[in-house]
Amino acid sequence: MRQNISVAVDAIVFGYIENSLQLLLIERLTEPFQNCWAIPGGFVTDNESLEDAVSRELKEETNLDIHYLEQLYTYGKPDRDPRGHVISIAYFAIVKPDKFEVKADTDAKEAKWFPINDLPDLAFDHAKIIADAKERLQNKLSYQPIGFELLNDKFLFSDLEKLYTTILEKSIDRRNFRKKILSFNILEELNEKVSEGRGRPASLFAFKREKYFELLESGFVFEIK
Amino acid sequence: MRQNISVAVDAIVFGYIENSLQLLLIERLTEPFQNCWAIPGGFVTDNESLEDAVSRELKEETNLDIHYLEQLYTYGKPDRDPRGHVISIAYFAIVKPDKFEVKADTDAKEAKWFPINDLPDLAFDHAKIIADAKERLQNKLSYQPIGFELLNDKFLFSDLEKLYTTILEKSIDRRNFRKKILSFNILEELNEKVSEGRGRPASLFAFKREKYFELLESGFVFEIK
DNA sequence: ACAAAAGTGTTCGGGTTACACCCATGG
DNA sequence: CCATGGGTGTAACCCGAACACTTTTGT
Repeated sequence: MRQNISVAVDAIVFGYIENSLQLLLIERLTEPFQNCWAIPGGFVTDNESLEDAVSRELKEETNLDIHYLEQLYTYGKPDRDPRGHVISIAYFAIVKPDKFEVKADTDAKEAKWFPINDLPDLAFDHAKIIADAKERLQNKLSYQPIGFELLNDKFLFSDLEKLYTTILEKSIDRRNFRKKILSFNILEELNEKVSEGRGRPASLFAFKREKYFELLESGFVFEIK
Repeated sequence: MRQNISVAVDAIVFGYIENSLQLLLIERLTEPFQNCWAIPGGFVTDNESLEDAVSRELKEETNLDIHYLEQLYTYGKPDRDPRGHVISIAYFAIVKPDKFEVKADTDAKEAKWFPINDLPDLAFDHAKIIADAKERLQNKLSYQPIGFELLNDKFLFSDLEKLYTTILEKSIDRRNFRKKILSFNILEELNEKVSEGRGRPASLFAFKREKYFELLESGFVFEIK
């Protein structure tokens, strides 16, 4: 068996900052698609697991701390890469706002955050991959407490609310939303208030991850319509 | 870039017959795992898309007509295949009962249906892959009209009901289930009755696929709790 | 005192759930 | 006439949706 197929991984890295969903892209230094923006990724090394390959590439290219990672989809059309038959396993990743700085990268490519609704032209089939990832994120918000991964450990209820309205691109009722989320009993209200310039100071909340997993065991279903 | 990684596809093929969920397996003739049962699959050919590879392998090994196919997950642990680093893109497939006969296969391996709850020992990490596929099927039943893909084009309401109870492994209320499904308006009641030995004859139904897609466009959501 | 954001309770309606009897046929 | 599976309606309850005013702070 001698295949002429290469295996790559790519990561769609989401971040949420200043009430805006951002995507991490790198600028390509070499052909093909030189000077084009692309999602970070690279070839898998022999005897390396796919997850390890993603982590390694992200480390090399962006030096970011990833807080959430899951497999998205595998793209394998033979013509998706002009260099030959390259299949790519795409991963869906999230970075917390307080780890946002893109540090010096050893591969010397430029890495930069872009608002999801204002992306540059993209290399390969990356526009399609990003569209798939965005859809996945929107779906996951409804049936998995993944919004908390996009926020810092301590957050305001209004942050969570804005996150949902921003990413789902629709308005929600503040009272019903708060009631629903609080009824799940997966948030802890901290004894800390934050005053954001003007307006009444607000409570900080934290996601009780262990409590969530405990509830999952007993049949709990997270769902926000 | 010279990788020593091979790319394979595997298909988890589900069928539903005699009120039982079945899985198609093939017997391996060669090492590794000689004489073990495994899910059908094989290596991807250069310049062949992943879907084409699945179709080709299924044709070669089982000669079955596939009615539904979607990508499941990609398995890439370096030690999952004793021959070396093989990543496998697993697909989730469904065969209709009236296409059930496993015809003569050109690869001369034996292909056979097994009840999902009575599987033989399996090669590689196939037990895990099958578990993932079963979970996917169970989830999909709730939010996608995929049960109809497992039945013949004409089916009894009781068939559909038994399918749900069998696969979800829980009982459902017959009246509420019927009301719910009929309210979707995606079934056509045919003017044909079937008498199954004893008991009152029952109506045949058909899934109105076009109507379903039409409804989808206008925001319809299929959901069975 | 006014602007800005946080926090909170009630009502209404629709959908889900629970539940039991009659019907049509074959043996 | 009896066994078997098919077919049907209603009432209670719960949850989601709609909706507006008060509180606390900074300026």
